[in-house]
Amino acid sequence: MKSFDCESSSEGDESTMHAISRGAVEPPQWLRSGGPNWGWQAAVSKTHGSSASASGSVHPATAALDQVGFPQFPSNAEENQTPGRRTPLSAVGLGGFYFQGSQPNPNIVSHGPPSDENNPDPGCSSQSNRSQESRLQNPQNPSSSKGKNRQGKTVRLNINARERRRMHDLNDALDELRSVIPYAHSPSVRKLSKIATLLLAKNYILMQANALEEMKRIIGYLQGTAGAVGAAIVAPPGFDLQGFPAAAKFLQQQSLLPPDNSRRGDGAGGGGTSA
DNA sequence: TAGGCCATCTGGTCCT
DNA sequence: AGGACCAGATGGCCTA
Repeated sequence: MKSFDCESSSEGDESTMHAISRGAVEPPQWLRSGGPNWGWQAAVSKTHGSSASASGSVHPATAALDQVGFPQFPSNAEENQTPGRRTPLSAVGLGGFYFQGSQPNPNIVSHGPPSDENNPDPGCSSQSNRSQESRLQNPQNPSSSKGKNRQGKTVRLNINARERRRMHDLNDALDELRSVIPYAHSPSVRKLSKIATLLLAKNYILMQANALEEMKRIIGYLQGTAGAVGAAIVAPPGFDLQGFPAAAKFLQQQSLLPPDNSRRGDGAGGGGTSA
C-alpha cells in the first residue's frame, strides 16, 4: 500500500539502511582479539558472513541464532509476561522517550526531525494523496458529510503520522541497540534484522550476567584465599587498573587492593594494561 | 520466483 | 477525547 502523505518508505528507508550499514562501528576489542568466546563470533559469521547458509525458510540470522550455542539461561522474562497489553513506557521510566527530538548516538541515522507530520503537506501531490482521499471519503453520503469527512481524514492522517513516528522511534531505538551489540558492523555485513537484534541483545545480556557472576565467584575465591594466608592480594607486575576505575573501586570496596592501586599507572606495569 | 524483511495504513483496545 | 499501543493486512524491495 502506498503511503498517503508523501512519506514513501522505500527510498528513505533504503538510504537509511545503507547509511547505517556504512556507519561502521567496530566490534569491541575483546571480540576482535580472542576474548572470551561466547559464540558471538560464530553467530556473527554465521549470521552475516558470506558463508551464511540459508536454512530453509528461516532467515539466516534467526537460524544462526538458533543454531549457535549461546549459553542457555533460564529465562523467566517471557513466563512472567502477562498476555495482552504490553507494559507502557511510562511504567519503566521511559515515558518521555518520544518527542524529545534528540539523537544521542551520532551513528544513528536520523529520519530527520519530526517533519510536521501532524500537518501533512498539502502540496504533496499526488496520486497517493488523492487515492487516500477517495478512500477516506464515505461513498454512502458524499455531499452531506463532506466537512466531517475532511475532518475525519485529517484525524486519520494525524493518527497515521503518529504511528509512523512511533515506529521510527522504535527503529531508532533498535538502531541504538544494534550499535552496542558486538557483532560485525562492517559495510559488507548486512544489518541485523529486528528479531535478530532482539535475540542477540537478549543473549548478550545473559552472557554479561553470567560473566559477572563468574567474576564474583573468582573474587570471592581470591578473597577467601587471601584471608587464609593472612596477606593482602598483591597485583602482579604489569597489572594496571588505571583503565578500569570501576573495577579498582570495586576491589577497593572489597578490600582486595590498597587504596592507591588504581593509580598505579606509573608503577610496576609502566602504564600498559597488558602485553 | 518464493520467502524474508520492512514500512505503512488501519481499526481496535486501553489509559490518562 | 486524544494519545499510546497493538496486531493484521498490504505492498515493495532484496536475496537465494
